Amino acid sequence: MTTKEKVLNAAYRCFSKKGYFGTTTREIAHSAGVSEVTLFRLFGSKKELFREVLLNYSVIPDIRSISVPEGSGREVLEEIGRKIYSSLREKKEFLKILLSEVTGLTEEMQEVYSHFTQTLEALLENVFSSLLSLPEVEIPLKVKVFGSALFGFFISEEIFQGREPPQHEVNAFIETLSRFIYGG
Amino acid sequence: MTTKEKVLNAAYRCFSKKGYFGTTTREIAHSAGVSEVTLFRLFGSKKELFREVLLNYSVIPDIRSISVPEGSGREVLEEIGRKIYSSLREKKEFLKILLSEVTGLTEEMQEVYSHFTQTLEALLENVFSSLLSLPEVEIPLKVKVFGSALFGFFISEEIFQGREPPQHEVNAFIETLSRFIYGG
DNA sequence: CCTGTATGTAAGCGGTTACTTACACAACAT
DNA sequence: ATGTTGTGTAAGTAACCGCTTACATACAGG
Repeated sequence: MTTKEKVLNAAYRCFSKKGYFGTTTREIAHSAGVSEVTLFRLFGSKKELFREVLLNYSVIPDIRSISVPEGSGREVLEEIGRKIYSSLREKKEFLKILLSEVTGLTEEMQEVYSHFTQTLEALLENVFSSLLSLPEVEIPLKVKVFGSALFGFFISEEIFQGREPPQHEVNAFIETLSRFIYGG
Repeated sequence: MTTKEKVLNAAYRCFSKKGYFGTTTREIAHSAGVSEVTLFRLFGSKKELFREVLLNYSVIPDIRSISVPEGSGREVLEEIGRKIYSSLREKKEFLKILLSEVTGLTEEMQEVYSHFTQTLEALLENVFSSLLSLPEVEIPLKVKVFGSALFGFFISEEIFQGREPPQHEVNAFIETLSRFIYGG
């Protein structure tokens, strides 16, 4: 691991534990095992380091790379749901950082939020339109219900309550949700 | 409005715009039109002021005071959904503060999060059990799906994307969600 | 008129923060 | 051997933060 990667990783952990203003550059440097001077030589400023952390650990590529499995039926929907949820969990620290910056609302952050929402909805639209033979006018609503429920469940359980529900509990939620939306 | 209320209100606005660490006591005092000394005389410390803001502007009492209307059927579910959503919107700044503090996770905040989740789920459990004659084992899952979808939709639209969807859009979402869960 | 209560102004204190400068050292490539 | 590159240490800067002290002022009640 290069020095730059060490610092990025330490910053990722610190920002997710204390937020941007709550984290000091001393802290990051010490946590990375490098000197503070090195940090500034590599990244120029705290803000720039923060930007690079967001780029490096974003959940967006993970969601974008989710492939829609062949087949039709509720199982496909459930599988996508599980994949999305496990992506969110894998990048939980990134999402914590995102949530911790909802105050402030710089255009830069606003763009990250929109990008995230759009990526998630694009994936789901893809799934639903390849899956259902229904009046298409319903698809956007199904997308919103499915995406919102998944996202809301994740935030409520994993972030607000700080627990990681066992797999069968997550699966039960996703199965129920899929059944409601897909029917059957 | 008493001086204390002026300070509380200013602090509420500042914290929701910049988060706890991003807000300075000078800023709050100036925004309230009082001197910084007065702020410290009234609240003792920044942390104590923050606590009082959370108590004073919490959305929890709003949710707790939502009454379950008489009648049965999907309309009741929709009505509850609309009431919850409008409570969330009315206390959007409070929820922003909550989200901005997910990093850190002091026991104090943890308790607020749990309390919020529990209050919401208690209300919904009340609604579902008075509404449906279904196998009760399904109720907790319905509660989670309904609550998560509502909450996720709110965060995604109002907080992440910073928009206030027009009433008919919110209603359409809630109507669809209720139909999926209640059937019919 | 006096006294208590609430607020303001001015000044500052000790600590912290992001960031910089100057210099030394080690590894490595030419 | 020499120069380049990457890192460390030491020291410090200017600004800012939460919070305090000391003192003045305004006003209401008895």
